[in-house]
Amino acid sequence: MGVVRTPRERWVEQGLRALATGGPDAVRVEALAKELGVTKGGFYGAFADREALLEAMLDTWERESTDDVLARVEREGGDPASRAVRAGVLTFSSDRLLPIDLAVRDWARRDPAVAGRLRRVDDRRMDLLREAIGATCPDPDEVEARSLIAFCVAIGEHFLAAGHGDRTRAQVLARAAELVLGRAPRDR
Amino acid sequence: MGVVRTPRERWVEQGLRALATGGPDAVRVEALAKELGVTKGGFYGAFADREALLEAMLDTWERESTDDVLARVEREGGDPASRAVRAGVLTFSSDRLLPIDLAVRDWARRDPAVAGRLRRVDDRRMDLLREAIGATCPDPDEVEARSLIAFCVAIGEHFLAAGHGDRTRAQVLARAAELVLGRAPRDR
DNA sequence: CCACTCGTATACGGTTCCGTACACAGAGGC
DNA sequence: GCCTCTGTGTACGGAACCGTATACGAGTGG
Repeated sequence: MGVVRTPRERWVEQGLRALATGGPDAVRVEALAKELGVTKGGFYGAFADREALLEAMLDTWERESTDDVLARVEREGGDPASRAVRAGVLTFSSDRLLPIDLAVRDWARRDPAVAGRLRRVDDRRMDLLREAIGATCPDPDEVEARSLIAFCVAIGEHFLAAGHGDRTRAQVLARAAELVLGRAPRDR
Repeated sequence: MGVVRTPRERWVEQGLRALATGGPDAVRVEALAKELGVTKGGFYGAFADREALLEAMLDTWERESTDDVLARVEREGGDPASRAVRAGVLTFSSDRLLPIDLAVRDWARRDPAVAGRLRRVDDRRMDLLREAIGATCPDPDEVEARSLIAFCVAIGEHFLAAGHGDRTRAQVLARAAELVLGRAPRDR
């Protein structure tokens, strides 16, 4: 077979970059081609149409956000709380994954299929949180409530524009983490 | 002067509807005209261009989200906590304002001018939260942290797809509100 | 060295937009 | 009734895209 010059993967990669910075509407075949330094000529050999690219993008996002992250977390081990924090850091402190995640969240509000994928991803993340918080909190209802709060703060923080006077966002977040997760500020 | 047939306001209204359901990219002059049952002929008499419509839309959103809501809240009175809750209900339980708010939040991630407007709006909302939570919590750092958490939950909840097993989202949120705001579940 | 494969460039038809130009019609004011 | 003002319909030029068709060209396997 001939050498693969612009494989599916590169289109997906560039598509995710466009999604992260401009939302789903910014994922345009001709624009991606220009960014990759080629024309759209070869695109339709790798994908049936634009929709197929969006599907493939969501596939890799879903895998990277769940399997890949969880595999790293499990490999590194630790108690439930530090595993959950590690997973959060891996996805929400990633210059790559975070903007994609936020874009997918907004996308999911309009596209039921995307909402279904996001639901699968979020359910696995919530499991981690339940496990972490459940290790120190006996009341299952409170575990669920605290997990929801923690998740909402991790996400909502990026959609909030308010300032905090003299304090930095990071400082306020550190205090918030103490309140939600339990006692001591574990790390970062 | 002649009777106003399709005034600026109607274009703005329809534009906000499009923004709420499809994001800024869905605000298209010709599409709005079709939805209004006219052609775009008269649009460019009321607005210089599409950008001017977007500005006008943000103007009314900002006014409705702050002045209008706060005016109603102040008129109805009550203690700081119930005023904050009332303001939250007025904006985040509104079929009209909520979807626009969420769309603006995602928009703000890409457009600095929109981010500036959102910052002004969110700052005023945070002031309400600080006042409400400060009434029962003495530590200013904790007040700031709890206010941030409350705001993040109010917003983030709508960007979260996870389920809660047997519980409903409303049940978990009720418990979360108790945890964040203090003790008793005040209302709704 | 000759097919054959596979990504590529180029060209084309169709659609959806934006913004402009211009002529038309109907509701006041006089 | 006449004039003007203003929102409207229609038409046009240009741009950005999608998806298809087709020919080129550089590797690869025989």
